[in-house]
Amino acid sequence: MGIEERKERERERRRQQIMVAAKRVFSEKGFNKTTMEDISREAELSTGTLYLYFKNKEELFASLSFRILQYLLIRLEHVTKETDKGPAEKIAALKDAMYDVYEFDPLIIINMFHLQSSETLMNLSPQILSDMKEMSRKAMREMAKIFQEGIAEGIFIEKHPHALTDIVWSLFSGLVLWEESKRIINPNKDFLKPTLDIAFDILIRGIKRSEKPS
Amino acid sequence: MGIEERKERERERRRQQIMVAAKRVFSEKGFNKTTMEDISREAELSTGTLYLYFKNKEELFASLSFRILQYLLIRLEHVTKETDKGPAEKIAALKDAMYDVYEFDPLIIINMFHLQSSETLMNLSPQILSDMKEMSRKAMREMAKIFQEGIAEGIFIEKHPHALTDIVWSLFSGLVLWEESKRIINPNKDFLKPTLDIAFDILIRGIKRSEKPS
DNA sequence: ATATTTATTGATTTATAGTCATTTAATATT
DNA sequence: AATATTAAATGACTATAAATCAATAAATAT
Repeated sequence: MGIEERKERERERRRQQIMVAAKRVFSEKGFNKTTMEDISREAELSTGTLYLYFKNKEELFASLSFRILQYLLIRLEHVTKETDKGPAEKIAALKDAMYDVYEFDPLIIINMFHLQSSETLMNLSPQILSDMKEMSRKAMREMAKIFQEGIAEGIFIEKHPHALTDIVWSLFSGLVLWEESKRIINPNKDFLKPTLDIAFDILIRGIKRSEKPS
Repeated sequence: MGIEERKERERERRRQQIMVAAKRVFSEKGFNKTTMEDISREAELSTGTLYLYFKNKEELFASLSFRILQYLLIRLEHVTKETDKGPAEKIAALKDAMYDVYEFDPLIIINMFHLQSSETLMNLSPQILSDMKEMSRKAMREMAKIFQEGIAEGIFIEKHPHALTDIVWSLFSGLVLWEESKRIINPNKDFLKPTLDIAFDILIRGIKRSEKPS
C-alpha cells in the first residue's frame, strides 16, 4: 500500500535532482547557452529523462523561477507584517527584500526577467503557468497592501494600489536588466544598488502627500 | 570612376531591402519565431545573402533597433530644445516621446528590450556594438540635460543626472515588458499608457524640491 | 573575346531541442 | 519461483533553424 507513496516521493526526488543540476548550469551559463545535454550530464541522467519531468527547457527554467518567487513572497509577507514600521519604511524594506533575492543568484533573476515574455509563457504547460500566475498574484497583492495602508492612513497620495505595485515591480526589473546590459561596456562596475536606492527614495517622495496638513 | 560609388549605393540599397523585409517579419512574428528563411523569402533573396550583409540574426535585429534609437534621439532632442517648457514639463514630454516610439511598432520595441542582454550584445560585431553604445549614450545624455537643468534651477533635488536617466529608462522598459507579459492573463487589456502616466506623475513629484522656499 | 573580381545562391554542415522505440528495473500474478 | 505487467530510463534518432561555403552567375577590367 505504501508503494505508490514511496514512488511519488522518488519521483519528487528525481524532479528536485534535475532542478538542482539545472540551477547550477543555468546560473553559470545563463538560459540560452545552457543545453539540455549540459543539464542531463550534470544530473547524471539522459536527456530523455529530463522530458519525463519537464515539458521543455522553458518549463524547467520556470520551475526554478517559481521557487525564487516563492522565496520572494515569504520575504514580502515578513515586510507587510512588521507592525513597527510605517508604510514608507515598508517600501524601503520591500526594496531590500527584492535586492536580497536578486543577490542570491543574479544570473537566474536576470534570465527570469528576460524570459518574462508572453512568447515564453505560452510554451509552459497550463498547470505551471497557473501556478506562476497565482504566485505572482500573491506577491503583487502583498505589495499592494503596503500602498493600501499608506493611502488609508493619509500618508500616500490616492493612486490605484495595483498600478503602484506594477510600477515598483517594473522599476526593479527594469533596473536589473538595464544595469546588467550596461556591464557590457563597463564589466566591473555594478551600479544596481546605488541606483535602486535613489529610485526608491524618489518613489517614496513621489507617493507621499505634501506635509502641510495642520 | 563612379563605379565604386554606385556599387556602394547598391550595397546600401540591398542592406535596406533586407532590413525592410526583416522589419515586416519581426514585427509580425517577434524575434524568436522569425527564421532567417522567412526574412530571405520576404526579401526575395537567398539565406546566404543575408549573411553577406549581417553577421547573424541578432545583428540584423540590432540594426533595426538602431534605427528606432536614432528616431528616439531626434524626438528627445526636440524635447530638450523646447525653451518654453520647464524641466517638469520636459519630463512629461519625454515620456510622451518614448510612448510614441513604442506605439510606432510595439513588438519591435518589446523584442528590443528583451534582447538588451549582455549575452545578445556579445554576439554583435564590434562596429555595430559601438554604434549602439554611441547612440544610447547620446540619448541618455539628452535626457540627462533635463535633469541637469532642473537641478541647476533649484527645482529638482540633487541626485546624479545619470542615475536619474537610468531610472527613467529602466522604468519605461520595465513597464513595457511587464505590461506585455501581463497580457498573457488578460490578452485584451493594455494598461501601459495609464500606468506610465501614474509612474511619471510620481517620478516628477519625487524629484521636485518641496515648495517651501518662501 | 577573355580574364578577373564581386555578388549571389542554395545545398550542406552544425547545433540543439524534443521524440520514441527499445531496454531495464520494479512490482504483481500465477 | 517463474512469468506477466507496469513504470522508468535510455540514447539514438528526428526536426528545425542558424550559419557556412563551394559552385555559379553577373559585372567589370584587360
